[in-house]
Amino acid sequence: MLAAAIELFNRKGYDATSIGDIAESLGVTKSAIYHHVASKDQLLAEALDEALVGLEAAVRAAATADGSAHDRLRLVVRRSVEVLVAHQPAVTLLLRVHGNSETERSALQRRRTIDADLAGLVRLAADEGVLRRDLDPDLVSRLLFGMVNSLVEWYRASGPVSVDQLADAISTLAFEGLAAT
Amino acid sequence: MLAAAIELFNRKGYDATSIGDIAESLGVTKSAIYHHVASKDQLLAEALDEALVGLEAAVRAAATADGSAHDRLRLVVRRSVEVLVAHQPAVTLLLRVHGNSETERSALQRRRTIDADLAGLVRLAADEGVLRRDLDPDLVSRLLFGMVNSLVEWYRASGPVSVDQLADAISTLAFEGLAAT
DNA sequence: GTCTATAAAGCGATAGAC
DNA sequence: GTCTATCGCTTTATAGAC
Repeated sequence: MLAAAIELFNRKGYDATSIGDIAESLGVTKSAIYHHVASKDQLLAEALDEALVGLEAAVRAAATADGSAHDRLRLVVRRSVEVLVAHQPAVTLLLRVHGNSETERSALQRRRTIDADLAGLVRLAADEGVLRRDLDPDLVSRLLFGMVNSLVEWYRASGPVSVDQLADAISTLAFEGLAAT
Repeated sequence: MLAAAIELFNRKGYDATSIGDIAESLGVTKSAIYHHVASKDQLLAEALDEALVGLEAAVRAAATADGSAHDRLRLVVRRSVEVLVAHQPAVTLLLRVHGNSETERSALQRRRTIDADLAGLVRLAADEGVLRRDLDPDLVSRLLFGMVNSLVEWYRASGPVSVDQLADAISTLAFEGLAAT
């Protein structure tokens, strides 16, 4: 039921999706839905939590890993791509949330903490001297994870590009650049 | 009135924004809105058209410019950033549209044409041999313009980063990469 | 656990006065 | 060009039967 709700929230938007739509997609009536969840908002909250738990784990794994900040930055990019693909519907929903309710604001707050941790890791890698010095770390963090997050809008796990190939391409583009060597 | 509508559509979402919300933000009643536009959908259509006209012009300028495909690719990245900032509210709305009505599907079709033109330009630059050969041009196009488009979620023209600095940072990151030389 | 029926509220849009 | 008032419809959510 949660999967059906997330799919509809992503396809039509949260507000444009009615409980009746979710019920219809499952072949039941609205009342059957309300037997399992207290409100439409609770369905959103559970979906956002799934995405946040995954992303928080990816950042924590990179923060506690051995190696240089540079290595850990490359690791968190890869782990983020993996979480994004493994929980694509939930993460897509999270990235489209804009603080329109208490549930959404709470999710946004957790997301801001993740973003701050990511920016901190970029700053550490820059301090190691392994990243070019003419780019502001905070700006780099926004662009880098903006690129990663944009995956949700087009990537399909069933398509021709594997998750590994995808993570490799993003790492190559971001760290080595497009220019031929 | 269009500006007020776009601002609310972006902040609360199109479906969560009522004509009453727009009227209230302008200090008038719903009926006053309907004197100027036939429907809520028409407000959306006008906003999406503003964004599409700007982006189409950016792509056309790069397509008809002199120079190598590589130079024209760098130009279209810059022009896209400029349009995105100059028409940020309208472009933000465009990037959040998902084909939920005939108006949205029509806008998505125009956007797909723009994306195809951008991918074609990346392919031309790759054929020139100036881009590395181990990355698929279509994948590069999605990642590159995914990064550019992600600007709408955080960039503020009133902030510390100028449009020129922003376009420079994106070009540097994308073409030369993050790694120190 | 699912159903029918319905309450209570909000929505887009229109009619008609000023 | 803006107002009040209202129509017709959809929405979230609940009550109570099976």
